[in-house]
Amino acid sequence: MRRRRSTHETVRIQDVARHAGVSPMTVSRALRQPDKVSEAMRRRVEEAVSAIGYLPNRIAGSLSSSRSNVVALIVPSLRNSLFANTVQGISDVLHAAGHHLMIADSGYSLADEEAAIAAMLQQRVCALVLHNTRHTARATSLMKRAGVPVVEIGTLTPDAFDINISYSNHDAAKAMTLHLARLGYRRIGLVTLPLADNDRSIERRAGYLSALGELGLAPDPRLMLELPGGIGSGAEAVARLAQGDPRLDAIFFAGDVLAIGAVLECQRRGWPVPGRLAIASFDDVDILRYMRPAVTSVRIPRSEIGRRSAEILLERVGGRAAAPVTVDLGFEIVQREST
Amino acid sequence: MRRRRSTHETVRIQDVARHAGVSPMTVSRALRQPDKVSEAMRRRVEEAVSAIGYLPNRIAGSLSSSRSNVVALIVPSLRNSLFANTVQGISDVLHAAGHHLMIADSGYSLADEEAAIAAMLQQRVCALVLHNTRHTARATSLMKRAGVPVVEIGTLTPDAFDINISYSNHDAAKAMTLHLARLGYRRIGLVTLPLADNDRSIERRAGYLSALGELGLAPDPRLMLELPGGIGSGAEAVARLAQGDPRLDAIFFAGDVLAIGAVLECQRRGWPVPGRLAIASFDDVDILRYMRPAVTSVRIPRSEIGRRSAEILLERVGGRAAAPVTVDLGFEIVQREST
DNA sequence: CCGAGCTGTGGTAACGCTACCAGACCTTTC
DNA sequence: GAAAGGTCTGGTAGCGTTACCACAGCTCGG
Repeated sequence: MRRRRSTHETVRIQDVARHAGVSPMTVSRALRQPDKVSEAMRRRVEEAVSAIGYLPNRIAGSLSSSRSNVVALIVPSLRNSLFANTVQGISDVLHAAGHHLMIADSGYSLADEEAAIAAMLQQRVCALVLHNTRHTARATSLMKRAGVPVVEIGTLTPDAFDINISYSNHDAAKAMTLHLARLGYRRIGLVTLPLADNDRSIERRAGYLSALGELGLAPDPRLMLELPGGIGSGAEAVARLAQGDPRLDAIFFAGDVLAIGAVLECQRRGWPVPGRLAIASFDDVDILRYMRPAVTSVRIPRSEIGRRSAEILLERVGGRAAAPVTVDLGFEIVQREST
Repeated sequence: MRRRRSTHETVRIQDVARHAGVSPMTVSRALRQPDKVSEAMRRRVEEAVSAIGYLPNRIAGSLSSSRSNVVALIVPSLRNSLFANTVQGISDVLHAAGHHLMIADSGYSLADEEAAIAAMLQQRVCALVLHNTRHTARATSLMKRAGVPVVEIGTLTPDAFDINISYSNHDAAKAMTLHLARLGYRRIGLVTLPLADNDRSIERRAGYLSALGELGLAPDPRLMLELPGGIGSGAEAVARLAQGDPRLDAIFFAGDVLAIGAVLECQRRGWPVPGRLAIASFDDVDILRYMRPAVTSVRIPRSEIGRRSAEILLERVGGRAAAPVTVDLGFEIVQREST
């Protein structure tokens, strides 16, 4: 039977074979395992390939070999530039190994994450990288059944599904809170992103509370705020927290670019930072170092997380050991002028 | 012949068919064209699917139907958050249509872009989105032969390959330069990202020069700088340009976050902005609006570019008209305190 | 100088799905 | 009441590649 849906006639491996006067099998080998064919053959095939402009069909290859060279990455949002470093790290390593990256976002929703996981598994990706560590039951079951390696990178968790490469959001937030206390601040506010479906935010708040407990300070709801990301939110947080408790002496912004907005808001109000209010941030984005005052922050090895994830995945896909792995890449408190 | 490479036995459409007591063809139809089967059949198949946990294999589907639901996107860098909005825009629209996104970066190199294009075409993506408008000869030939729709989104160009959805970098840079002149500035510096392999930077400089010509101002090499992106570069630019020409009264930063660094550097030096030096930026990132002084900028419809690209691609993939298309989504000068 | 052990090549049968056609069954029409 | 048409289902033959085996030709040791 003949069927032709496209007007473009594709060049198949069969065509290369005919042109070179060999079998398709030999062409396939010459391209994928050059050391398995004679030198002369390799050259002959290469010439035929470029003569007729052959581009191997990886769809067919994947189907036949049951091996894919595509890794799926699912992040809460593509807009967030924090993930950008991780994405670049993953991409760099994958690219060097001849693999590719398929990206989807879950929009900070577990239901959407489940849908994305299902979609990616339908594409038969060879591995999954997830930013979340919480998943719906069906998502977990899907992944289990698919049997592909899964890396979770958003935070360290004791209940990792398979491979877990990250840092502890809990410990990082706790460390920063303790750091602020050590500097003498006592009324420390906390601003997080929305907690719903977001294990990182939840962990960070837990870390903050744990630090307060250790310090013998009572948590105060008036000092804790949950706001969507964005610079505007940072400004808003300053207003609301300061009004809620006039003795407020520091705010720890545990997410996104909130702290930037806060510093700018203080400038606008003429409040000296840290004289009137100390400000600390999470995720050491470039600009914090350049601001005036330069902003204290927790530095997360975003890029390294991406690179290591890809490396470990590639090992797994390559058929190496299949034991669960946890890698703690740590964090670092960067003390600057704002605290 | 039996072959089993994975230890995970996959569930095939055949299994669903057996379980539901129908033919594989009917299962296939029930899943993809529910209106082509009876209501009772649809339900029966759905039950079988969830009973045995069937996840369609899109690899096999694509091979069989010669149709892919994956779109490739190639950007210069994944790190740059400017692209993030575009990526999100594309992703949103594709997702709603059941398509997926494969992403690669060219590292600002035409050679790498060519390699990425080849790799994506091997994956038999159904369409290509490129940020560049310049390509190697082989890249162009590859795309021509592949016959898939291609959208270029980096800038408007008269030599678009196929579909071109963007804004004019030339006109935007020219407009901002004229705007600065209209405000009274006469010694206007220009800072761009490296010009090599970067058509956007080249266009922006051309636009700047064109504006100077129209104004009867002579271009001065001491006023033009080419720097890598980053906040640090912005600070460096202030130092170098001011030293090169003490009469410098404005700088147009035609790329990235350079302007932010410049404003912060002026704060550090105690230079009033715009009193001592006016500063204008390209790409209206959130923070510019919140800075003190708020920074004048060119606003580019990044997200809209992504959305429209995806929409037009989907139309094409769906089999609609195949005429080259150009869409100018324009830009906007946002005047603020810094100029 | 013959069989064992390489190396290099080719033939065949999948991989899991869908396009296409055929045909069973039911409704409509004159 | 039979032909014409519609709706629904199934069988067959690929899609373009690769895994597996077979085997030809050659080298080498006893």
